[in-house]
Amino acid sequence: MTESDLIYKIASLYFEDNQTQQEIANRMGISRIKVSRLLQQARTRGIVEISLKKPQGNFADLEKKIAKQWNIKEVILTDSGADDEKELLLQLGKAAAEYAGRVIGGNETISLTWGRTLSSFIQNLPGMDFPKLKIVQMLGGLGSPEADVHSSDLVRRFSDKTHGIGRFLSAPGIVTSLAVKDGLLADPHIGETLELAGKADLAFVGIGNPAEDSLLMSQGNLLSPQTLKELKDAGAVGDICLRFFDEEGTLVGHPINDRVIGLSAERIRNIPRVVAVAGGQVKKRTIKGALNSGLIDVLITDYESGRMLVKG
Amino acid sequence: MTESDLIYKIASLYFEDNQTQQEIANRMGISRIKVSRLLQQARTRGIVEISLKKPQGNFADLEKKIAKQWNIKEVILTDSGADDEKELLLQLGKAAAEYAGRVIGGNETISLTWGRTLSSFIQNLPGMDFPKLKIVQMLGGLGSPEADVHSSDLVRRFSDKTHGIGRFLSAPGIVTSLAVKDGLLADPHIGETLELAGKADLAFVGIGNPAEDSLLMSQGNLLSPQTLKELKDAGAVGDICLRFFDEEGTLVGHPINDRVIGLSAERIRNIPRVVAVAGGQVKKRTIKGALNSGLIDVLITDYESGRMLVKG
DNA sequence: AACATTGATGTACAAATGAACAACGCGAGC
DNA sequence: GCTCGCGTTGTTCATTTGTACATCAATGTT
Repeated sequence: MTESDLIYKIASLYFEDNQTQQEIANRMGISRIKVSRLLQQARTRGIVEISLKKPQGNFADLEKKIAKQWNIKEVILTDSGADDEKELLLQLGKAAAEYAGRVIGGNETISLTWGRTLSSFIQNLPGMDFPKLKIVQMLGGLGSPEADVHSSDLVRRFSDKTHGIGRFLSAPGIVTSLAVKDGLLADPHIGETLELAGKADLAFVGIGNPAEDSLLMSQGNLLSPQTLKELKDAGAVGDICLRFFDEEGTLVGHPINDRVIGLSAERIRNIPRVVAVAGGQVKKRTIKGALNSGLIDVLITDYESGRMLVKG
Repeated sequence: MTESDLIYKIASLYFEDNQTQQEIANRMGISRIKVSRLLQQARTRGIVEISLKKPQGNFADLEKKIAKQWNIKEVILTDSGADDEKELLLQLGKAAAEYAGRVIGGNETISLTWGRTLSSFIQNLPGMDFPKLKIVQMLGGLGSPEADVHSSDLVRRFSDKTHGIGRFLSAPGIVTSLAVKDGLLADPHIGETLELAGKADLAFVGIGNPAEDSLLMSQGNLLSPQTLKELKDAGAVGDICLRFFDEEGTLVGHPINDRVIGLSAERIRNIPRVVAVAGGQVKKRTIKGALNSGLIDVLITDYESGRMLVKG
């Protein structure tokens, strides 16, 4: 009986008969630690092989590859084949909602930004009954308050669905000057809400992109064309919570930073689980920048976008 | 993402990336215990499959089957294809020697019976240096003391090879009457040695069979043809340490039991690891009886004998 | 409607496992 | 012949894992 035979014997008892290493050791008359070491050898020698059967239409491998490459917690890719924007938004929203169902336990504090994707997310959120859940607006209001992409609207709908407590940021997202901003931050309500948002366990954020046709530009000139151009000239490819970054993920220095009422990039990074939901319409470079920025921990996007990320 | 997808993802992180369940739990935002349970599901659902690659010419499966069927610790089968008796003895001896090399640590007490198979075993025993090893004769001498199958000779050779301490039983294996036996057992030397033999950690024993051409009959009429016939009539198919059993493993009641100087069946059973080495010439029923008797913990035999055991 | 039952979940605990460490024997090389 | 390093072994300890138990919600039953 060669050593391989012994290893096989032990591997068989361990993996097929589910005996413990100690039991095998007693049976075979060797020490428990030796069994442990022989089992390790069984793997390195290829005597034992563990294979996984991937479920049909599953992107786990690509997801893992992206997650590894950017060292984030997880990537979730939605089914490709969403032809129109609407379908895509629906898929992303559902995926994000499902994810939320998985990670929300009931005692968390959750921060939200704004946008169409998050709106779809909340639309698809299953009903819950978590009275202790806190939902916090991490970015001031943008555009008309009636719009259902408005940050405060999202917070309200989220807390309605979950029966949680909503905390609103009664301030515009972009103000006209640093002085105004400082004034608003001095307001206890606003200051405390932002404080709370920064201490969230979880945040759902969209990824914006600085383009003429973006939501940011359409909703009543939140951003002047001039500012947009400056940002783009500075390399900005996207934003999270109105914190703009370039393709390398470096934050873009621009005076607008002083006019945004919302969580700072640093405090966003401190949130243990920042989930970015974005895809399709957002350019490849936008997502890449977001990944590079280190702002996000989980990325939910569509398969096509995922493919592009690792391709080039 | 279905539940299967999540399970696959987790299984992939666990088995391919060797992450701990806790790490996966943190990453995926679920509890550790849930990861554990999903991994169990991965097995039952067949998402993870563990397969063993059996080394060439390996009887592990049959060995395990026999070991299970008779609930003993281990079975070791030697290569078949031993045409002549000599070759078979050599193979059995080597296998037993290899086994001894595996289980002997150096501080054990080892008991021995006698026979050609054990002689071959000791012949093939690798040299060791275990000064604390104790080798004890568990059965009185049978046949001429010069013969190399004589129990005391085996003990001497074993202790020579291992540099251990030999304990000899200075008495014949079979005496003429119970009175003589009692007299001998009263001898402190003999009594203590048997005592020690019974406390052994390990015993190597042959399996005898009651036949006219057996060693037992050839060595100067140890057993009278009359006694042999009586034993066979009582159903005896074999013996270990001159304790005869029938095919069902039940010990045969016969006056000879009172004339044997050797460890009792009960005390043999108490030895945690009794290794029986026998094959080929011994009949199928003999080995079966030995297995049924509960006297042995490990069986070393040839492949053919092994096959016969499970066949019918 | 009250109640039992099932299934899912987390907690606390015990068992099982792996890793670091030290002791030892062995052989190569000086 | 001696020493140095390599590999092997067992011990101890911390980590990892599975199990038993309690809780709770959801569902069906009387």
